[in-house]
Amino acid sequence: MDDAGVAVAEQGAQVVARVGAVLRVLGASAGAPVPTSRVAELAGLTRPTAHRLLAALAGEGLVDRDAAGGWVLGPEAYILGAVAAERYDVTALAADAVREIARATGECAFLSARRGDETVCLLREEGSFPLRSHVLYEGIRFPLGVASAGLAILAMLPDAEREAYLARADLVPAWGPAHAAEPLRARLAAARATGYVVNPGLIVEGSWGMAAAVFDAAGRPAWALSATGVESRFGPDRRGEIGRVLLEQAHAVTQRLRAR
Amino acid sequence: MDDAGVAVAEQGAQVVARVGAVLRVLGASAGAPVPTSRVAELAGLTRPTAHRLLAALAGEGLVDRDAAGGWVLGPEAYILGAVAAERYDVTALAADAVREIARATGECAFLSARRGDETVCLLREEGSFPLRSHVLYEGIRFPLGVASAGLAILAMLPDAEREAYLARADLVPAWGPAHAAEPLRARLAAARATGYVVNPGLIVEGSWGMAAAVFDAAGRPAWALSATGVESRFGPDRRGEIGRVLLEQAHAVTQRLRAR
DNA sequence: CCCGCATCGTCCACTTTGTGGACACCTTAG
DNA sequence: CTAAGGTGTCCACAAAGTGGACGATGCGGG
Repeated sequence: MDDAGVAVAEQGAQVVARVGAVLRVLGASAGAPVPTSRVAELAGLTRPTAHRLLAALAGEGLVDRDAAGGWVLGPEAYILGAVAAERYDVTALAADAVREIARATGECAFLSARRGDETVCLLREEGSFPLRSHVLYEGIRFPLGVASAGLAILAMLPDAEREAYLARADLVPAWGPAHAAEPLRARLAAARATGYVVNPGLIVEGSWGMAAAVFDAAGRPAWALSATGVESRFGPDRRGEIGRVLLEQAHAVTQRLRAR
Repeated sequence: MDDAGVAVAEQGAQVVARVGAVLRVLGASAGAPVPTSRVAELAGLTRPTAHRLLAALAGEGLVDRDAAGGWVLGPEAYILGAVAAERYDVTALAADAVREIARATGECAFLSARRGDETVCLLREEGSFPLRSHVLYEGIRFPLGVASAGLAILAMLPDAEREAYLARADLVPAWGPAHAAEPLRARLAAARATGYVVNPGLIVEGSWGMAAAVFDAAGRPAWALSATGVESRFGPDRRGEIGRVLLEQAHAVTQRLRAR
């Protein structure tokens, strides 16, 4: 998976696409410093190019280096984000829903947002149960259809949009045969039937997840609430209970968004 | 003031500098949509170039357009900022200080951060007094030395750094003769004597401001708390009282930062 | 209703700018 | 002391960005 990009760019500005890829790499590291060569690798660039872009971005304050020379997002990124938050922040409206899911289920709970063909994890709340999955953390990205949040959102998209995505995305090379179009379609259909989705350890063996979609004011699935934990905590009995909690909280957040 | 940039770039990546300028323009608009031609003007670019960059940035999700075609910062900017916030966010530590200043003085209170040769307003809290200054709002930028926050930070910089800035900055064309090096030095010296700075309506006639610097763990002035209002509320008597409140709160925030 | 006037989006020849293979350097590991 | 893996920099090459010019669009006034 050399270019984890959202596949856009087209004509006009190749550099901008590369800058976007670099920034996304740093964003997905959850604030941990990333060495130059790894940025290059993850962004699909040669090392000199990555280095030049990073140095230029550092001049703008969009990235910064820690003492060891690793790259992190910079103060300017924070400032821009603070302004953009007025328009896009949902964590304030969803924070207590995530907390309630963690409390009621004992598992780790998350809020993720759709971003193009990916989902991004925005909030994480630890559950009380001592065995916890650390597959998800703030900033990490998955393609739609991978991880329970992306499954929940994909399931609730209009049929045409969902099929268009399934046609252009090929998840098998990076995520294995369980993410081929057919088994995916089956999982999505099941999700539409119950309202919530179950990811039975498809990313990491034994790490299960469940999610329910949150809808924007236009009725489109734009976020998802999810819970993850070890397989033994997701037996048929508890699945119903966790699903109920997820749906309830997802509905509450959707209502709050509509009221805003 | 065609290029409000922080003056960096140098060799290596001209496009990155331009991207930075474009993003800064949108950040400084406080979330209000900016038309293409105005972005071009403020970023010092030709309109086709600005348009191409904006379109490419939109492809990355870093900018977005509202219904009327104006440009705003996009969802990706918010997401990156949320990750960067873990490292750079101070608003959580300073929010109650800003609130306390607004409460105790009745004026509008602000937190600003230093960003290179500029300050950026991060927090605004309305005061109770009905005549309020709207010169400052979240996202707006001023060069160091302009507006009370930038004066407070500049005053507390090490002598060599302050003089180097005064030597390279020329504030007179954009901000008038009151911002020439000499009167500025006098204001800064007065600020060092009292600990807080007074801006007697130098940006907008009749809009006064006062500020005190907040220091980072290394003892460098990196933020400022300020209050603004109409001239009549800044008589000699009240100046002492407002200055006291500002210093007290600035000290409290500095302590909290050190403890972090 | 029609005609300026102001914005906007797009095209394409020109050339500035970014590119990346190659090299030198530094630190750490064996 | 040498090998290995990381980093920063150079520069010939050409690909990519640039912006003047044009046509489309939308608004307001005559």
